Parts: sequence; structure tokens; C-alpha cells
Amino acid sequence: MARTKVGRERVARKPGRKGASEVGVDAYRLLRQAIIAGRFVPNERLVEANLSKVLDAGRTAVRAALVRLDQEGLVTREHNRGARVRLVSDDEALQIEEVRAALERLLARQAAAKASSSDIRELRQVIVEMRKCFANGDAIGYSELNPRFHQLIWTAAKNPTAGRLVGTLKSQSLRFQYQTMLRPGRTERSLREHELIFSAIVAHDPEAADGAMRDHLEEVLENLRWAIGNKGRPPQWLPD
Amino acid sequence: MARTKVGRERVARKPGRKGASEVGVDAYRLLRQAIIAGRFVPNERLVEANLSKVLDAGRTAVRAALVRLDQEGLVTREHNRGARVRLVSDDEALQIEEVRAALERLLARQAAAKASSSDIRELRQVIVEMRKCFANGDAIGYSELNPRFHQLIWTAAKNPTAGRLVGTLKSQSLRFQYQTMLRPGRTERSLREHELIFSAIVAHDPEAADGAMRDHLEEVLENLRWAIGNKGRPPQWLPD
DNA sequence: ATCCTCAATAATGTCGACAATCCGGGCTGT
DNA sequence: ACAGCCCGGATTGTCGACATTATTGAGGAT
Repeated sequence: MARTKVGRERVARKPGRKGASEVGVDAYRLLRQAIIAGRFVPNERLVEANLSKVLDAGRTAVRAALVRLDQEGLVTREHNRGARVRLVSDDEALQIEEVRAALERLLARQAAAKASSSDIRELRQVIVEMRKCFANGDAIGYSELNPRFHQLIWTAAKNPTAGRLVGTLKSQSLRFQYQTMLRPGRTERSLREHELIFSAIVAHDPEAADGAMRDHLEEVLENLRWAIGNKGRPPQWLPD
Repeated sequence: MARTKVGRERVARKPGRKGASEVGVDAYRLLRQAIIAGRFVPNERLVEANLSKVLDAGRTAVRAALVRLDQEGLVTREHNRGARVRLVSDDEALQIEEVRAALERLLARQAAAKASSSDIRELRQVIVEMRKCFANGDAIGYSELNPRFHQLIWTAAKNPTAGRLVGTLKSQSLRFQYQTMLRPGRTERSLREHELIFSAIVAHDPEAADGAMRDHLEEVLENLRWAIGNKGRPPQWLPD
């Protein structure tokens, strides 16, 4: 009865707090976003007490988040030595990208087989916007459309297993992605490749979708190799 | 010095305990093995207190293990509702198998490109043993050789990223695997397919390895579909 | 009889405390 | 001067305690 625990004020950790969201999952998402956004230097130590304050969550929640992120490959944990943000080497980035390519091919194939008309409508929408960005020379707008296009394919494929996997892979190699669109003329080719994938899906032709996605990601991989080769030099536009 | 804490007996939780191993990782491995081995009914509730006693680990360790296994897809956790062993539906099993096929194709390709002579030696060893098992009609021996063959390919491919992924996928769908070898004549075909993969790797022909692995896993997938179609009926040999 | 309410129970989520461990810096002995 | 040792600070790992939440079952009102 009315055991309104007065003993320990469960006073909100901080005044403004979304009531509906849980603490643990929040800590996980926040930390994940922070890592993906590159707000930590690679190999930086993640001290639980600090994160606890910064994320405004108990150490327990931080701990759970670190365990998840470890399993996810975004941080490494050594016994009694804490957690660090994981540094993915160049070789690893290539491996990850290869795996991602294999999965995206599968997803493109399945998307072509199973895409609903609403899936196709949304894809078309993105393609239209991409064309606009290209016409306006808006390279960064284009870059932001890119992941949306791929995500739509994942949902169209209706294969959540593969979708989750590709998502985590992408988050691991995201740091390398910013270099991929700097090459002159890359945007135009990319647009054409995306259009090919799209039309294959519209035509419900799995074979063609697979091939188009293969070509596209082969191109991306080639770019990545090039970017890694040019490492150390500051990334810069080569004005055409 | 010699702060040999007597206050709280850290006496081994149970008499026989490997000193070098840590508790947490042990709990994880044990629970994982138990789930994979099918020692739980699908959808069975995993009560932390019970596991704590059974696994002989603190509740904290159990908790961490559950978080990991959740991320790995072997259990599901609902907030304030605990964890259950995850039941993978038939559809999901098919999806998983499709993803696995895509990854194994990649691995076969890379194995053909990069296999060292010692890798090849070990693979040959397994093939020889497989032939023996087939000749003796030892179907279960053959079944146990199967995963070893594939694992050797993963190591030969030298792509730990893909290897880990395939490993977790396999653990998720392991429950469905026992049905795959029951079909009459399956063993012989399987052996031939494995031999084809092997010779492609020996010849360092990535394209052929990819194709052979594709054919092999297409066959496996077909078997899985058949097995799922025949569900409910008790699995039984059809004597030829 | 059926549905609603509400307490008892069981399990999870979270926190604080403390031990175990690692790391860096100073001290000592040769 | 230099190597090795040892200690103190900092950080992680683990445990127990307790609040919170879902669930179950009994009892009462309609």
C-alpha cells in the first residue's frame, strides 16, 4: 500500500528526460551514434565512468551498451582493460566492403523478385531526387541520398536477416565512406549505376538486378582501393 | 601487501574450476553451447536466477551473456519481460540459409585465390575422410565432417569478417540442419559437390569455386525447402 | 456466471559498494 | 646510472540490495 518509496529519490537524472524511452537502449543508441559519427578518435579509450556522465546513464547501462557494441564490432574490450573504439584497418575495410557487396547483391536480387509497387514508388522518388542533386552539382545532397536508396532496397527485399547484417557492416566501415565520392566524375557514373539497378528492380528481373548491383559495388570497391592507396595525402577535389 | 582478503571467501564456486578462464566468458560460452545443442525448448524462458545457478556464475555475468546472445540473434529480450531462446521460423531459416550461401560463395572464391598449400593439404585430408565415410555408409560421420570442410574454407579465405558472420548464421539455423542429410542419395551427391569445390580451390580458380559452391548450396537450400515442406511428419528414411 | 479490481508473487532493471587488476612513477639496492 | 620492486591512483569486474514492473489468482460487484 502506498509504499511510495521515499527512501531513495528516483529523481530524474536530469530535469528534461523523455519519459517513454528506456535508459539502457538510449545509452546504446547514443553511444553508437557518437562512434559512427566519428566523435571519438580511433582507439580512444572508453571509460565507463565518463560515458556514464556524458550519456547520463548508470554504469550498468553503459556496460551493457559496450557489450552490445563489442559484439557488433564497433568497440573492442579487453578483460580488466576496458573498451576502446575499434580501429578498422584498411584491409579489414576492404574485407567488410567485399562482404557487404555479396549481401547487397543478394538483396538486390530479392528486391527485384519481391518488390511491391509502393517500394518501387519510393525508389523512383529517390532516383528523381538524385537526378536533381546531380543536375545542381549538389554532391553532398547526393551522398545523403545514397544510403536511403540502399535501405529502400533492403526493405523491398523483405529479408530482415540480411538487412540487419548489412546495416552493421555499413556502420563498421562508415569512416571510410567519405572518401568515396571525391573523385571527379564519380557522381555521374554512380547515378547511372543506380538507375540501372532501379530499372532492373522495376522490371522484376533478379538476374539483371544482381548484375547491376555487382557492377555498382565493384566500382565502389575500386574507388575504396584507390582512396586507400592515396592515403596520407589530404583528400581534395581535383578540379576538372 | 598480502591483502589476502579473508572477508569474503572467493572460494571457487564449485570445487573443480579451471583457474585461467574468466567467469563471464565461460557463462557466455556455456549458455551458447546449450542453446545451440538444443537443450532448451524453443521459446523457453531464460530466467536469470536459474541460469545463475545452473551455469554457476553471477547474475551479472548471465546478464552480459544474454545481451551478447541477443545481439547474436540466439535469444530475444523484451524489456522487463526477460529473455527467451529465439525461435527461428521456417521463413527465417530460409533467409538465413540464403545469406549464408552468398557469404560462402564469397569465401570459396577468396579461398581459391589465397589458399596456401597447407590449407589445401588439410582440405584434401577431409575429402579423403569423407570418401571413407561414404564408402562405409557412415552417414553420421560424414555429417560431422561437413562443417569441418566449410570451416577450413573460411580459414583458407583469410577473411575473418566473413568467417565470423557465417559462423553466427550457422549457429542460428543449426536446428534445421539435422534434416538435411536424411534424403536417400543425398550423401553421394554431397560428396561429389564437395569434391568439385575442392578441385576448384586446388586449381586456384575463383570463378569455378564460386560456381561449385553456388551449386552445392543451391542443392542444400532445395533440401531445406523440401524438409520444411515435409514438416510435421516424423523424419524418416525412405529405404530405397 | 462474468468481468473488473487489486493484492501477492516472481522476475527484471538499476544502483552503490567494494574487491581485483592494471598502469605509471618513485624508491632502493647494487 | 640502471634495473627491478613496490606502491598509489585509476578503472574495471562482481556482488548484494532494492525498486519497478509484469503476471497470476482470488475475491467482490453487477
